[in-house]
Amino acid sequence: MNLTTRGKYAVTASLDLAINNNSNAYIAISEIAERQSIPAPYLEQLFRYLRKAGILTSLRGPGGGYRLTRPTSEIKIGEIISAVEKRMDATHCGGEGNCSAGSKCLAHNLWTELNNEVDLFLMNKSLDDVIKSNLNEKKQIADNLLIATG
Amino acid sequence: MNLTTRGKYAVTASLDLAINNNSNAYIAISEIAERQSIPAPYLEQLFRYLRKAGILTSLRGPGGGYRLTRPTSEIKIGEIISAVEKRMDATHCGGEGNCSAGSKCLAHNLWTELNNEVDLFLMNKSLDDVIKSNLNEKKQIADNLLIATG
DNA sequence: TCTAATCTTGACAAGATTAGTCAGGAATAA
DNA sequence: TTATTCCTGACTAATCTTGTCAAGATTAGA
Repeated sequence: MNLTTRGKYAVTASLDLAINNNSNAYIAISEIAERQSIPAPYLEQLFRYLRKAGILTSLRGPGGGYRLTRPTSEIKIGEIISAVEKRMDATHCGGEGNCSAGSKCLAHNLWTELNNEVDLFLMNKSLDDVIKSNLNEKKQIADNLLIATG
Repeated sequence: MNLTTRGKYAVTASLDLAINNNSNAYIAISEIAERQSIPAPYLEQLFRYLRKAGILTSLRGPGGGYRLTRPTSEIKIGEIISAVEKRMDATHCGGEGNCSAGSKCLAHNLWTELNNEVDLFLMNKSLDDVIKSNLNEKKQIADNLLIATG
C-alpha cells in the first residue's frame, strides 16, 4: 500500500481547483502551486496523469490553465489517487494470490479486506464532500467562538 | 501511509508462529523463513522489533527460537505492523496540522479520517481472527466441492 | 503577424527508503 | 564442549520518490 506526496499533492491541487473554480475559468498551475506550496514543475508532472484520467482538462496560452471536467460531487478522491499513484494495493501480488510460493500467503485475505476497506472509503468520498466537511469544521469553530465571547 | 514487505513479512511470520504453536514450543527463524518464503536474515531483523514491542519472546541455543507472548486473540495486526513499520500515517505532518505553510492543508482532515479508518480496521483484527477467517474460507471451498461432486 | 503566457513532453538527477546481506558474538541445551 | 540458535551492528544494492530542466507546441491578445 502506498500513499505518497504524489497522491497528496494531486488531491490538494484538485481541491484547490474545486474551490477556486469561479465561472468555470481555467486556472494556471503556477497559481495553484503557489497557493498550496507545491513545486510547480512537479505539479505539472502530476497534472499530466489527472488529464489522462479524464479528471482535468486544459487550455494552453495566455489565460489558459486547468479545469475540472466534472462537478465536484462526481469526482472521487480514489479516482485522483489512483491516477497518480502506482498502486494502492496492500497485497504483495496485485491480488493474484501467488504471494507465497505460487499460492496465497497466510495474510492474503487480510490485505484484500484492507484494500476493500480503503477503496470503499476513498471511492465514496468526493471533492465536494471534503470541501463541505471543511466548511462545517470552520463553522463550528466560529460558533464556538461566538458562544465563548457571548 | 506505508505498508511495505516489512509489515507484511512480520504479519505472515506471526501467523505462522500462531498456527504452528504446538504446546508452546519455541520455533526457529529458519523454519518460519523457509515455510513462508521469507529471507531468514531479513526476518531476523524484523523479529528484533517484534521482541522489543513485547509481541514475541525468544530462547537461544538448540531447541530455541521464538514464541508469541500472548494468546493469539490478544495480539492485534495493527500492533505487529506498527512495531516494524516506520509510520502508518496518511497525513504529511504526523497529524500536527502544519502541512501547508504552517497550517492544515486542504486535505488534512481527509487523511486523518483515512488514518482512523485504517487504524480501526487493523486494531480490531487479531491473529486469531485472521486464522479463523482463513479456516472458514477453506471449509466453504470444501463444502462447495462436496455439493458439486454430490 | 508577433509576443508572451501557458501547457506538453521526455529525460535526467539527487535523495530517501526498502530490501536484503554479512560477519562476529553471546547464550544455552545436550 | 559443541552445535545450535538468537543477537547486534554495519553495510550494500536496488528501487522509488521527489523533484528539476530544457525544448517545444499552442493560443489569446495586441
